[in-house]
Amino acid sequence: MGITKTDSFTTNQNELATLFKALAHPARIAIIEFLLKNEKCICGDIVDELPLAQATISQHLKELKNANLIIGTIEGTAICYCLNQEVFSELNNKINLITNQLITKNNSKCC
Amino acid sequence: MGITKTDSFTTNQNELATLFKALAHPARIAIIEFLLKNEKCICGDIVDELPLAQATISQHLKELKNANLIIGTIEGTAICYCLNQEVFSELNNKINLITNQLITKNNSKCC
DNA sequence: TTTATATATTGCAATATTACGATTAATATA
DNA sequence: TATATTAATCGTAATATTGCAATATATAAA
Repeated sequence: MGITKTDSFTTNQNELATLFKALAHPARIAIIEFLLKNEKCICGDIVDELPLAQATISQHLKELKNANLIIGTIEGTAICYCLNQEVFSELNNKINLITNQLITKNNSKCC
Repeated sequence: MGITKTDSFTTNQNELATLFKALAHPARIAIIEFLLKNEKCICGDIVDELPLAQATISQHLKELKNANLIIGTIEGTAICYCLNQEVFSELNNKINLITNQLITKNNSKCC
């Protein structure tokens, strides 16, 4: 049906999937890399950097904001975006946990 | 247009986004967690575990396989799936890199 | 060989995503 | 106040994803 059966899964599973979904587009990865490299993080700079229309960039920024991966601060007529270290750290921890479990259990793997 | 402008981004950006996309569904997170917990990793067990039709599970497994996140081994009439430690480790490293960069640069953040 | 079991594939309907032009909203400046 | 600048929102077209019933495929067992 093209709709996800959210009710069938745990909150944790849904939240993790939502985070991954926000990261699941090369433009959004590019935005994150841009924000990593640049101290100044004005929205217009991202529009200049990427070959996408302003409306499209704005939409991608909105998704990153919804996932709480970035934070926007109004600076006069411009908006300054930056990465939310806390959420990236949490995501990092979760993936670390999975990977470490995987490495530890490696001996009992069946294929 | 609903199609991603893949050509506009680097190989690394596209590959990372593809990995995240494969992880961007609660059912696929649930499958990964199931494979983490269970030594036996028969496809049928996953179908019993999750409230989705067999065809749907099969589709999700296919996406995880395409992303190389899981490996399937034929065992008679059944198929034994397990997580691909190598790819999880690579993903873990990439996210570690981003997070560490973020923590280090924290002093120069603009918002 | 027939039958049962396990998984993949196909076809389709419902919904979501991506992209952009046009417009709107809000602030700064002349 | 009028105008320019910056970013968000709206509307729409094209494409992708999710989910399932039905069917196909492949192997094991009788």
